[in-house]
Amino acid sequence: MGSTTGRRERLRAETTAEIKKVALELMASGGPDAITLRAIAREMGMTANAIYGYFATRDDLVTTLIDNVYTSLAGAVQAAWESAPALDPAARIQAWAGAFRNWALTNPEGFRLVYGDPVPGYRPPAGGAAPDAAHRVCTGLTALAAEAWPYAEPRYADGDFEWSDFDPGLLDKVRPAFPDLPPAAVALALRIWSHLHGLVSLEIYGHLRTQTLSPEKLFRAELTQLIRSLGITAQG
Amino acid sequence: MGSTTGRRERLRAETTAEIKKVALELMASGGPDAITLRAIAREMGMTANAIYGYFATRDDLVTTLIDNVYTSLAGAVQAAWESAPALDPAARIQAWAGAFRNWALTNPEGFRLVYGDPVPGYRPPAGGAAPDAAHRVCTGLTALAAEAWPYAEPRYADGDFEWSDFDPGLLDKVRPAFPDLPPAAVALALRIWSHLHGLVSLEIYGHLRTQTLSPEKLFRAELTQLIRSLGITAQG
DNA sequence: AGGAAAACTATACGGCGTGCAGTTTTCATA
DNA sequence: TATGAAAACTGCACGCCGTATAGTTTTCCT
Repeated sequence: MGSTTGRRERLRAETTAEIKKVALELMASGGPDAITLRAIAREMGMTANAIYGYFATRDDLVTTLIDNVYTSLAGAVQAAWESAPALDPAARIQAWAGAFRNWALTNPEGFRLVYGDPVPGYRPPAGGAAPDAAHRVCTGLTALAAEAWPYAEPRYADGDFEWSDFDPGLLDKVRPAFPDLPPAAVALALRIWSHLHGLVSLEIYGHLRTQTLSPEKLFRAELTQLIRSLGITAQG
Repeated sequence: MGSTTGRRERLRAETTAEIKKVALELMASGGPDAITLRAIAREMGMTANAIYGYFATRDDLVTTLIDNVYTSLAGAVQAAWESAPALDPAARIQAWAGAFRNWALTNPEGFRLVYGDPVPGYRPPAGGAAPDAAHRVCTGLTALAAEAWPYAEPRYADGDFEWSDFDPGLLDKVRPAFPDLPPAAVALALRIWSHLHGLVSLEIYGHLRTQTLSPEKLFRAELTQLIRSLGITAQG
């Protein structure tokens, strides 16, 4: 009885998963714009309208994809961070940042989906997994900042940041994990993030191509300088 | 005779200008996705196909708009730079960066058009005014870096950058203007740009909203830290 | 005045998201 | 096990889009 009840649900879950899988494949081969309900349905041998049984609207589907992709990014950088030696801030930063750039280069469409203007007219909803993943990313960076803070504090302790300057949802994740960290360190983490994001974003969108022929060298220089600017002297 | 010859050309130029104007208005009110030939034609009381007499394709029109908008951005930051005191690197940087962020906040759709993925399926062409404007932006930043270089050199002179690491078209503009500048300074300028771009891009696309409630404070902190990291001690 | 060229319209095709009505399949219950 | 509701799905339609082709009107040079 319970098994027959579960059958429809199982089929439903499988179909949902297939829709998402096909959508990601379409995105990988044709960019975010290739995510169309009709193309997905064509690929699956269905009618476009059948998808409305699983996602209320195309933007709903895109939101789900963003959530998935963003979560995968957050997992990738977190895994890189964890696999680096714990007491070596420079190595941690390099691992984290390298994983971020590698993920973006491996998955440029995913990067565009998450950080760009993924689909015509799409506007991100308020809640969902994406802000969560963003918080995970930022929390990971805060971990980097926390490990570097003993070195960096004298240089960054100024700046009149207060807890009220940050999103409460982010602080809920950050403050329990790093109780001793001041607001300035969270600001530092955000700024480190923006540095990495800026460079990778320019590279992914091709705006660096008209300037430099070796974005990787630029990225490495950025990391070197970042680590030095944090006052980290140990070798990673 | 010459005047009658010029008449059609004048009308043509006016129509071309109106198409661009209407397109920019549509973009300002409805985002880059609102730039559709049919909407423009509707607004102008024409048929959509009439536009094909002025632009070979929709992407051609978008390219022209990007060129215009990018050029306006380049002009805005350059004007800000020029209006700041010449011997005060900190003030110059603050003026330039502030103008960049202000332009982006005032004209977010333009920012998306220039730095994002402006229109479904659009791929930027190789040449045109956009790379020129990008070079102007980078040259402006190189001017900042050049003014700061006397302070910054000891910290940034390392990094094994060579002239071959950069785009020749960019160097053609940069090297004549700053003959004594080493490649490391150009790399520094690019990195400064990526910092500013990263922060502003996150803010424009709303990815900062899930983290901080005061992006401006973050931006100011970034500038303060940037100026300090360049070794500039004078007050601007 | 006449003819070429330019500007523009009309029509059509295929693609898109999506609403609505109808049909088939699935499954709990009487 | 027959039945009726709910779920899954199809078909059709509408209005949007870019754009190709063909035909029409306007403009200008000779």
